Amino acid sequence: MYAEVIIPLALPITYTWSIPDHLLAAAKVGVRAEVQLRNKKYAGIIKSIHHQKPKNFDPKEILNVLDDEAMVHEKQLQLWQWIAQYYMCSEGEVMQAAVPANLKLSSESILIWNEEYGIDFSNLSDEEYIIAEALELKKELRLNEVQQLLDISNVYIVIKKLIDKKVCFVWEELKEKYKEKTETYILLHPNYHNEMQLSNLLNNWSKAPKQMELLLAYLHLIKTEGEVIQSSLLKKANASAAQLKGLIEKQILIVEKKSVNRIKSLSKEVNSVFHLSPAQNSALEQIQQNFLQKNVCLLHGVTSSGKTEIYIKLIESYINSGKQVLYMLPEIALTAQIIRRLQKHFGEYIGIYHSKFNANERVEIWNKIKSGKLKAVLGARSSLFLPFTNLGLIIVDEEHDASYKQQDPAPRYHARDTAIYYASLFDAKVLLGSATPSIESYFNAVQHKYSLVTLSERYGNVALPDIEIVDVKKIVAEQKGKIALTPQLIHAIRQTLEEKKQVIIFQNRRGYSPYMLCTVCGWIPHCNNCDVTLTYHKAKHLLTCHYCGTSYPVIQTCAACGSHHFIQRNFGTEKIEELLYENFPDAKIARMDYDTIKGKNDHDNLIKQFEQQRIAILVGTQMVVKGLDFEHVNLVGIVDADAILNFTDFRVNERAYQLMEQVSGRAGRKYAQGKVLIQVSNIHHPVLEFVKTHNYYQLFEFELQSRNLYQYPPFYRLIVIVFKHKGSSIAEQAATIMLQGLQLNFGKYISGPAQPIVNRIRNQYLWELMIKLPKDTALINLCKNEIEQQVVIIHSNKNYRSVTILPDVDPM
DNA sequence: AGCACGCCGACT
DNA sequence: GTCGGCGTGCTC
Repeated sequence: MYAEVIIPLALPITYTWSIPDHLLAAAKVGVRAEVQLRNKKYAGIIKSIHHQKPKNFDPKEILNVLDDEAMVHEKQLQLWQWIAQYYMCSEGEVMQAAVPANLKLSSESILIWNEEYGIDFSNLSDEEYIIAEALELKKELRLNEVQQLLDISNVYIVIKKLIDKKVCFVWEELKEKYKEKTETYILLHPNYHNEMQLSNLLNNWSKAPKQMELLLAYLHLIKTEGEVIQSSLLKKANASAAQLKGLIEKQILIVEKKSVNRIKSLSKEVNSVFHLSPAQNSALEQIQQNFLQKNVCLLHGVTSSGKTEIYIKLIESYINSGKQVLYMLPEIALTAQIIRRLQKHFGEYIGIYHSKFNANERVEIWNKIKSGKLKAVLGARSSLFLPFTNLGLIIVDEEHDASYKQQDPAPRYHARDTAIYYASLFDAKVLLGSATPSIESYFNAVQHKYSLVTLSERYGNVALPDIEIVDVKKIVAEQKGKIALTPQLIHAIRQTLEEKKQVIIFQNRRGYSPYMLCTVCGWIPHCNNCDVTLTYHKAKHLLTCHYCGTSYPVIQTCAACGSHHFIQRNFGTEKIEELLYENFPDAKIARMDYDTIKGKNDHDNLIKQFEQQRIAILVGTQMVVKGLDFEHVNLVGIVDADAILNFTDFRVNERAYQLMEQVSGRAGRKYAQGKVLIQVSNIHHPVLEFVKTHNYYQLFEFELQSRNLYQYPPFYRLIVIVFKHKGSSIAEQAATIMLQGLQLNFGKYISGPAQPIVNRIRNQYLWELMIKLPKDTALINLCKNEIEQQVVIIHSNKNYRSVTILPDVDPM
């Protein structure tokens, strides 16, 4: 018998090992198997078991089987396989992302002293001598210990020589990393469970008064809390471990180690019952009706329309019918606020899963989901990989959010699309929720692939905010220069503060000034690596590249003309904060951007302060829009809308609309109609029209029709070839051919070094078509042929990189 | 991912 | 003449 095993490495294919007779019973699909690859051992996962003896090689044997029951079930393996082919990576890479670190083991090399070598070190070099001496002493050395002893980059050569000279040999060790957490409990010895004997003991106590005190503290604790943990007992009694030891030696108390849960669950609150508004109720009914016909439903609900309550009711109904539910949110939106809210309702039925959890905690959630103990999970995109057994519903909240797409390490999956596929394996339902759906989900809804439910009424019937557009061009003419805070905005802020309400000022640029300009010749400092303008940060007094993060000292001398006259251009959040202080010296002002949010609690703290109205004006980048509920914000100012608008790319327009809608959604949520003030010079930009009327669908129709996207759907994964060669006209010809082949009329080209372009494509859904071709017509013909089949095979090595062209396979 | 092999430029 | 950089290829 043979087993195909997935190893958590980026290997292009899966390899096969043979199953020795004594492991035949234990080897099952989904269990972890210890296998040797080259000279390392790995814990891989058995993908399939079959009888066909491989033709071209002689398989090695599986060394061991590590689990009694499957660690991943077949639906997960199916999911991995789908991700691997859809997102063009290996199954090993998917495994890497899917399995908690502590469940995927790889071996550690240990050097073992060869006793027979003796103590003749005369034929060893200095470095070999150091290691041999240490080995003789300690008998065993780990690789990192060798590294420390030698302090050279390549220790393998030394080790290899030591092995050749038979000083030592190597042992590969696989170690289980997950450990149960144990807590030391203190119990009363059975001899004293009887009241009589206990009072006898206490009344006849002679020596060691401190021990008596400790015992009394114990008796008190056991009465009040039911069980006693060693650490809390010692703390409470203010006693030392030695005194406790005394009692244990006298056989009055005993110690017991028990494994405990790392994950503390809040108990369910009794009075968490609430009622839906009529609008929410009808939306819920529509969703349930739609699920009878279509498996995916898009819920478009304006901000503060109460989507979360609908989710809670839905989750409840699925849990009650015995199904599991996954509720996904983008990482950043998993704030304490939402977690608390859900735990209140579901108590220990709901688990949380995201990147801040450590490896052992993840294993515990993993196991609880697998055993079916956990009914619901609230998690970030990686929670898709949890081993659900009976999945009934996946909710993808903030469906449009770009952080559902994993960018950097492979698999570069999109959690929304992957969720739709995963759900289909269980015949489960998917609810996509958003106040600003992505254009592709909207498209799928109007094409009747998904059903659509709209919730356009705010909770409590508060009107949507009033939108005021301020023409910056006019102001510039009046003021003879660009200013960040127009008189209109200042007036509005003053009014809001007088009403004791709060203000959010949005500017999508951090730092003080987005670029410096030489007044003599117009030269602008750029980053040496990235060709991006450098932003001036006043607090740090540095110029920073916002693309790669490199900082430079502030440039005093122009590199082009040698002059020393620079001016700062435009405004970042830091500058706006300063301007606000000047205008409103008495107001409490805070800034929220990448620079002020360093620790992981900073974000939560700032939000809490704003919630409690200890801050009156919050200025920030797009960070201010993510999943927060503020009740007292009545004014939102968008300082520079031009910076997010554009005329050519509808993805940019989509993003601009989303940002403006999300920011303005913060205004006037609960008690009164809010106001949004947008400063812009392109006052006739079409997006503004739709922002004013809050009409998202109209914007999409406008975009889809004016760009003919109904014929050429917006989510084709355009395949792109990027070659290292620099600009050539042949590249453009080839691009044209490819575009014609795909019948696409909206491609555009970018040229430059390959890697940044590949990254850009990945970041933008493979949107534009870019080609850099060597001067080789055969390649162009190759592209042409493959385009006709709509597939271009990936070809990647250090010099040439290409990404494929294939139409987006529908995850359903 | 590792690790070996092989090719080429920089040193005793 | 050798050491070590990294480009390439292989692992059941």
